[in-house]
Amino acid sequence: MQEDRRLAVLRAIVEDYVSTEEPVGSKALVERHGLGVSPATVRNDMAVLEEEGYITQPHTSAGRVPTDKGYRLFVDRLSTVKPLSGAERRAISTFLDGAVDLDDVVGRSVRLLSQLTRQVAVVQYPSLTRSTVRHVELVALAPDRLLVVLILSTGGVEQRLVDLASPLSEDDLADLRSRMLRAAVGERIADAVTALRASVPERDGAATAAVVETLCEAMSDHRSDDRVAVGGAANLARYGDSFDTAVRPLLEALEEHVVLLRLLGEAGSGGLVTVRIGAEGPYEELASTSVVSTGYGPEDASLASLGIVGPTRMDYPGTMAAVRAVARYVTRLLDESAT
Amino acid sequence: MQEDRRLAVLRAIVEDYVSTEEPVGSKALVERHGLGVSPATVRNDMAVLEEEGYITQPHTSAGRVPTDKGYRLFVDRLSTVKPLSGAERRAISTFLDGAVDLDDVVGRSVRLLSQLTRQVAVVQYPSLTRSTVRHVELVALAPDRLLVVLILSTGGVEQRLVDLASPLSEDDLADLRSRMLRAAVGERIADAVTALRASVPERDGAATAAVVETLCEAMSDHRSDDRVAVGGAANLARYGDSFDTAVRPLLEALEEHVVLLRLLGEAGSGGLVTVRIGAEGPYEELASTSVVSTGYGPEDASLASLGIVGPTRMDYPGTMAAVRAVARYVTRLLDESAT
DNA sequence: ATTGGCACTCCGCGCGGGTGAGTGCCAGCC
DNA sequence: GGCTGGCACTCACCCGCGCGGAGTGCCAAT
Repeated sequence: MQEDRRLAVLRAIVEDYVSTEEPVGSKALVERHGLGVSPATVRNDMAVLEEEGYITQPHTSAGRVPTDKGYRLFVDRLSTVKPLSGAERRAISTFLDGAVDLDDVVGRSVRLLSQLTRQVAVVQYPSLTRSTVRHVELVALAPDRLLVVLILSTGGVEQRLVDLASPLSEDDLADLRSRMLRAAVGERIADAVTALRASVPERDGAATAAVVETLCEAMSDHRSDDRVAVGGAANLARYGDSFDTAVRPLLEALEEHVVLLRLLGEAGSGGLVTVRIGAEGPYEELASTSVVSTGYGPEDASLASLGIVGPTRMDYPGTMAAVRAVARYVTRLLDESAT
Repeated sequence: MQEDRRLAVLRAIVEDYVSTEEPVGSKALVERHGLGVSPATVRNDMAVLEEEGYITQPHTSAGRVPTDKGYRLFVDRLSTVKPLSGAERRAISTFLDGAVDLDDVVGRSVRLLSQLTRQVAVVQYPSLTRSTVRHVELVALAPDRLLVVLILSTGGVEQRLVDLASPLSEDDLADLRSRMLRAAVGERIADAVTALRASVPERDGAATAAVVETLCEAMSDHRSDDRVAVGGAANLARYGDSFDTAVRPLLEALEEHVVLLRLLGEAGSGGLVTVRIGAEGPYEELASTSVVSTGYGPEDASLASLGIVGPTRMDYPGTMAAVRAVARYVTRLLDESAT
């Protein structure tokens, strides 16, 4: 079946090109991979593959290079999952197990991911929709000045200053505090917001309303936390060629966290790893970079994304395996710490 | 006086080389700067300057380029302070005034600084030795599990989980809380630590000791907060040449925050801006980069450093002015918010 | 359908001469 | 003594050239 062999040829081209970084020719191809045919046959296949848009030659009569479309086919149908080595698995657990809080988990993940893949890693902080309110505290700094502290089950803390129009007495304060605790503690953020708003009777003064409002605001802020962590920018140095077309725009993108979030995109949940190749992404300037990402976080809702950004010419199977493994491990960590 | 003219020539060489990025020759020098002498005279001066080690020629019979020593002399004796433009001043205030908390101030500063100087900016988070304890809260999550929350005057929050060997009763807890509040609130961190330790009578159980110890730990952690923020890495793209010798090691350094802290070094306080040129710095790999930094923070103690990292070939007067201006403004901001 | 053979096409590289910017030095001048 | 104009010299850079080689496309043979 020539169709099968053509695909084998494409796979071989992708693999060779990724490892050698040079256009691959028919002769080298039959030598390095055990396809039992002659170079001439491979040349015919390559002609067809080129006509179909899977490969190109940078100059007439040079070797072939995969196109975005070629990589796409490779990723979708030709790549076999490359299991991580034992050392890599061990690295993941030892590296991540020492994490003490959410910031630390994210920080370690991003470093780990960039080292495993030797690419630029991006990890979105989990949006904490699932986190619950652990405690609310009101501290009177002055009769008309309150510090509102919100502590969440994930360990996150938000705090706000409230200047009151009219002072609150100690009793009022204690009352308000206990009402708020009753309404919010143990609830998810979204529920807590509605419960809190409902718990403030109309007759109460503007002061308590302001406090509640501030608290709700703090919750929403925390929820829409769309921060990202970036790591491994030094890996960009390996790009070598194509500085202006590839490295510069990527460096710029890495500082725009909004751009990064859009790059990570709506990540596939579960074990699904999303691969966006070259021009498939939302930014023209990043036409020669690919994004490998996935969602992570507790099962019932995919909370955040993590992934890597690299040249279209990358080791997709290995990268995908690393991204998936890290996402799984982090998810497990978060699940455990939530208990 | 030929000595004066020689220095004028050096200054002209530095200025020209910084702006054109090309070795500068005698003819171009007399044309662009109004030194009223002939190229031949300048050549003689250049020969002397070269002999003294202030300039070199990259190849025989090419123009001259300043050496590190040349830049040093330029910075120390030849550069005149270049005042910021009105637009730049305005940019600083509008950019920084919107900041809401410490994180935001640092984040904005680093972006502002990188845009003003078009270099990579580094801002160290203030170590909060001067900050005082605003509140301490103990939350019983379970009879034998406590959440300890520490809130500081700067708005920083630290929290720790404590697993108790033996459960604490509600009364014990309330007692402990009030004792701790009395001992710590309003104190500086260093004082609070000693006061807290003193406030725990020997007779108390291991449980309370553990709580106090955790709290003290949290304070120390917060104090030795040696985080840094980095921004403007995209400006590295302008390096163009010398990728491997300059950009790669710098990219690597930018991820090692410890390295960055050492680079910023013990910054001159007050209006003093420290300039470290090329090999003067502590890292060999960064021999072709300079660091312009200064301390910032409330007057009585220079709390943290900020600065920029860039090629030795940079606009020192402009950069130094920008660094100083930002440091001043940030200091003022912090002073105000501390009241 | 596959294969060996063959002519062809460019890329990359090393070579050589011409060009020009810049220097060093020297003799003359103030 | 210091400054200046003149002059020969030196390289880096650029351009064109020829060559070798890897790789291709096509064709005839199996």
